[in-house]
Amino acid sequence: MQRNTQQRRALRKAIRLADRPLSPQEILQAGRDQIPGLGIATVYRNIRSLLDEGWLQEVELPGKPNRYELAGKHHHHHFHCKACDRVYDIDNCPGSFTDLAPHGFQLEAHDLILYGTCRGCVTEA
Amino acid sequence: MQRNTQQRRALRKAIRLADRPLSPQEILQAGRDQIPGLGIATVYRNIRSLLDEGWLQEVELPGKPNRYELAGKHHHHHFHCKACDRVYDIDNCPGSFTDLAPHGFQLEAHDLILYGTCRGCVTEA
DNA sequence: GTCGTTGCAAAGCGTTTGCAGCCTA
DNA sequence: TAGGCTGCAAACGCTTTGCAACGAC
Repeated sequence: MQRNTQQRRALRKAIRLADRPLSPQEILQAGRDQIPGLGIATVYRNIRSLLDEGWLQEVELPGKPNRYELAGKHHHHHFHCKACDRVYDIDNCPGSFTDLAPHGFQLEAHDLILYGTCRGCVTEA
Repeated sequence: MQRNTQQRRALRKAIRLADRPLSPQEILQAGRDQIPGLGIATVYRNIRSLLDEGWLQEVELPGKPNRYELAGKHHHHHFHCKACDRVYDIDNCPGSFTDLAPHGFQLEAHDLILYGTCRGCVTEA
């Protein structure tokens, strides 16, 4: 029996209002705007339960803490800014990569990550 | 001035003989076959120096420990078999993804990972 | 002999877990 | 009131770093 605590409400709101995938630390900071005493453990516990619930989606980046965004989005990929470490959604996907897989290999999924500098950091430089 | 220690020689040999990218722990185990007292810190320190040296290349997999393989290969990507957890090289790259980046974003690099089942695991099933 | 390198142990860092008290239903 | 949930702090697993001893040159 799951309870609708103010912490969970605050975290849901923070993620819903974000325009990009957030890291646990970013979620913590956003949550603390509403609940100053919010603990990091609560963030992690809620991330897990929201994932199990299917409300949240994991964005895995090599060598970086995971990011999380609302589930149910259209198939898309991500842009990782090396300067500010933020992650942005990329709307379209170049398509299928079935012909890339070696002969006899069964392709089930793919992941594409772009690296560079986001607009904000480009103009700052 | 870099020294050619038996540890470094053993690690180089282990990586050179491997037919796939190795994790630090795998490198440690392989190295201990030759030098039983080998420490994990030495493995990490040598991984770093071999990377700086350009002899070693990092293979980053989301949600997995990094792996390392001999550098100098042509630009390529990887196929990760979900069944046996092995990683395979993919020879060709679909090309540039510059048009995918949002307007104003500066694209510098990309990473493409294919997931599925390798030939060996397909025939086994 | 120098000083780069090593092994050990401790420290970081992000994440998870144990626990006593809190608060939602 | 019951028991899921919270904050704190300690525990984790992996990687990095401090340090005294070692060994390549």
